[in-house]
Amino acid sequence: MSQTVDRALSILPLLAEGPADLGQVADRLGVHKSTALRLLRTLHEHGFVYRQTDQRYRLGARLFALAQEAVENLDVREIAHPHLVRLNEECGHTVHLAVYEENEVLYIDKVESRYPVRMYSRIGKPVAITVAAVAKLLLADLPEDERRAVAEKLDYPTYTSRSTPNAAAFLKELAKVREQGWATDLGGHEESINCVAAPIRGTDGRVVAAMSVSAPNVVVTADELLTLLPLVRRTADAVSREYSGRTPATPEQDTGSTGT
Amino acid sequence: MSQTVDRALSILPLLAEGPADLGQVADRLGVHKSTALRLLRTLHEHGFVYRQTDQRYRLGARLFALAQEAVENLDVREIAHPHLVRLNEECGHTVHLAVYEENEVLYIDKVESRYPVRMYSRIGKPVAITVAAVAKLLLADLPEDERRAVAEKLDYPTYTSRSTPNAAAFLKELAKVREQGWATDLGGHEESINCVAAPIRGTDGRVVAAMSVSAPNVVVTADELLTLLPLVRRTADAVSREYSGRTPATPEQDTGSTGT
DNA sequence: CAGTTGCGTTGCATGCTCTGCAACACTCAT
DNA sequence: ATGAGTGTTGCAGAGCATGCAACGCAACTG
Repeated sequence: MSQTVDRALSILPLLAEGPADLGQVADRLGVHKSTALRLLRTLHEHGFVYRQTDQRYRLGARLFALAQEAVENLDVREIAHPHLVRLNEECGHTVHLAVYEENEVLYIDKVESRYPVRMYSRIGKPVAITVAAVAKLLLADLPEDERRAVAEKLDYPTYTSRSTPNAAAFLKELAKVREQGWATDLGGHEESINCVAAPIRGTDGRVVAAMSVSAPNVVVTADELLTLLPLVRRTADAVSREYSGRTPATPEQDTGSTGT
Repeated sequence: MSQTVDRALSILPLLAEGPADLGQVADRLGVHKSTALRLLRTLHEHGFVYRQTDQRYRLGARLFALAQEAVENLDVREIAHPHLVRLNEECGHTVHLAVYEENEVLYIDKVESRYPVRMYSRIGKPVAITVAAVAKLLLADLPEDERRAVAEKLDYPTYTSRSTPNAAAFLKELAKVREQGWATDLGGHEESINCVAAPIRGTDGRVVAAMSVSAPNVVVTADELLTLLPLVRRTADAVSREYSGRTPATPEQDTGSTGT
């Protein structure tokens, strides 16, 4: 819609592949060197690109700062975080929080047993959308037509023999997940890793996020992990209540409606 | 330099503070709504902003993905090299930079000693992992289970009488290194060569590389070499800061912990 | 229910601002 | 020294962004 901005923004993914000099940037953009220079300068002033000592351009620190701020400003994340920590303390395994956005599912928080807090580096990484338990929950809640559109547009990489093979199988799985209100990934992404997940819902009942517990086979079997399901669901429900109620300082004590 | 791009980029920090609707964005930019709309659309096409269900704009997923890629492409060596050179100029000894990768520790950079007697090492060559100071730092930062797995899998060649004899001794040493934040190798690899090392850490605090100063006994005693420790640590910290994204032009902030 | 207010959206004419060119400055290697 | 390869600057022309005003739409409100 805006040519200049369009070109400027196209520089960033280009630099994400690795440092590049002025000529390379100009070539890949299909513009004159001087044009590329102006764009890079503007990006530089805003800290989005950084000029290293050999004069080549790199992505700048501002990007990290922004990504970090953005992640910290997510309401769900803020509300959910203490719950994730508590869940981690109770079961000891890795706990993830993820949201859906524009055909992607992203981890926005993570608690590992050995790294108590902030592993920002991994947060923000797109999830293996066709197999991850959290992805199933988030996609299963999309409107029917959109869900099908997305499912048909996806690639279905064969991570393992248990990976979702195609759109049909995926849609069937999503229907099941939608029905039962929770999801699993049993070795679909990495052979030895299992995962159970539960949805976090907003006031209108729509799934705004999903949380999961992951553990390798060598620690607990899939069956043992499944015994954690009630705990995961209770935690997710607690987050849902707090998120819907908007009562950050007033923990609600009411109903233990663990649902079906 | 480029007005349009300048305005578009100004939107991002603005959205980092929290979601905003079209009117707010236009106001804060000082432009007409329609102008803000075009800019936001362009940002949206590139995935830098996301439109939530209430039509307000948020920072988008692409930012996270970019930040993620940028982190992975950060070239430690490129950033560290000038620091290594300076360190070498100040102390005169051989300076190494090493990273851990797939059960191996590799030298990825080296600045030769100015003294005639040099130790043998080669960039890209695996380090004597059970004794080298840099290896201790890199392994000490691994997750506990992985650390133990690696330690148990290793061979413990007796290079000298002071070489690490077995996995138990190695793990004990790693614990100590992890605790104190630096490491030494006093004649563990070659009888007459000593070595002090300090870690380089990324934004998340994990050790991404380690650097060391090595010198033979005939030039300086082990005790003399140890007096260089503060200098090595300061240098490593400087690299960590720059690697983490702080601009190198930033006015110096006193670490205060400088002995001599 | 009609009127009203507030929002996002669209087409269009104006002219600002971005563009490509060409010449210059600079470093490095021959 | 001379050349090739960079990054940089000034300039004129026009492409493209801009603001305006009108429209569609939803949510309030009397």
